[in-house]
Amino acid sequence: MGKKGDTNRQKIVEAADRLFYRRGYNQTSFQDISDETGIPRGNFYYYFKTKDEILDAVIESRLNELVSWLEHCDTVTDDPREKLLLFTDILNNNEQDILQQGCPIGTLSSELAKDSTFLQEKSGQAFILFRDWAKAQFDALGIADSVSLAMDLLARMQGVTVLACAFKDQSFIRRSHQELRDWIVSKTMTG
Amino acid sequence: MGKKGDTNRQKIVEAADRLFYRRGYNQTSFQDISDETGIPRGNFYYYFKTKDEILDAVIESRLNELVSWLEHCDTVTDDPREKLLLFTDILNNNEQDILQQGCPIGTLSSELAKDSTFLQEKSGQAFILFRDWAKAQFDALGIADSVSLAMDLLARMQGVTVLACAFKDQSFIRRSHQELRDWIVSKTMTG
DNA sequence: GTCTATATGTAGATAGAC
DNA sequence: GTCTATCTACATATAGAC
Repeated sequence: MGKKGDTNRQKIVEAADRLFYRRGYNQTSFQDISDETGIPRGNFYYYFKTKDEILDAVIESRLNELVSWLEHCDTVTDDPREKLLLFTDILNNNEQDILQQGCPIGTLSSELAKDSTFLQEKSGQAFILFRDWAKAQFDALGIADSVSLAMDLLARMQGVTVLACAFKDQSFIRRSHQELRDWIVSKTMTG
Repeated sequence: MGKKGDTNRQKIVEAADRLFYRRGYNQTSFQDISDETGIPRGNFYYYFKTKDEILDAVIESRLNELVSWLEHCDTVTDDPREKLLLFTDILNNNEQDILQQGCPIGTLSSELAKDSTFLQEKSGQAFILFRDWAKAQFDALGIADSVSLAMDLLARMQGVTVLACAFKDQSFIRRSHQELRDWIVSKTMTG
């Protein structure tokens, strides 16, 4: 693949990523992506055979970003508890996006649950990455039921985003963020 | 309105209700509703001017059902704690639907967050009804921070449905159901 | 009130010139 | 590799016969 080709492909994926989050997958048309990138619709088919393939590339890209983020967390601190707290900070760091569109992983998964089974499973990989990473932190602290705790943490985060977005309630995000931090501290108390 | 007219209108709303839940609002076509009801597409416009009006009627219908359900709960028991526990039982009573499509309120709200602002707000009325009802139960028990507790309860329920649906994990629903019951009992302990 | 035929727009996808 | 023109299918919506 040449450099220019990669750039155009990248531009399509990046625009699609944003649009799929803001408007949903089904509600985003090729025209929308074309308008955003300036690349004509017909050109998309040089890189992707179908719209699903664009989504596939978007999911792949999100998974890569997620892996990078998790790796980054591992360099910031060695304390597993601190790592878990960093995870909850996602709520604060993405407050506006969450209020307007919800969680990119959760909303995509919910949307795909209604039509595609294969791509829903693939988008769910992001949840699996988060869960296993969180589980690893609980394990590192020698805490029992680490998988359950990891699932509970993910579920709480999801619940907060869904409600915050439905109510457009910023203060609910902030309060919940603090409560999740307290919850993590209480669960990781070793003594 | 004549009887026959009401019946057809009702049939449209009921079919749309089911289809909007199973396939999403945007992914459901007039043809789908026509196939399900046997009523020709063109007839829809006798009752509804636009597709949005059908959605509006569906939301209205869901709100009415919800009010009936809340009123029903109030007749089952006088104990506010028991009422809150009945609320969590929704998870058990709708296990299969939740695993496959998630929460009808939550997924619709998330979907509408991406295109309609007005109808999202309207669909959010269901959350408000649940919240205020739950708040009333905490109030009746003389518990402080009743609004926050009600929001937390709703958020937890949502989080469980999103994760359970993403992972297709039945046991997670059941475990979470029990944990939510324990949480309610602990929060409503008076003494 | 009901239903058919059709208008009108736009979706995803293709063919082929450059 | 890039872009234009176009195809086919299907969406919502309308007009008007019955």
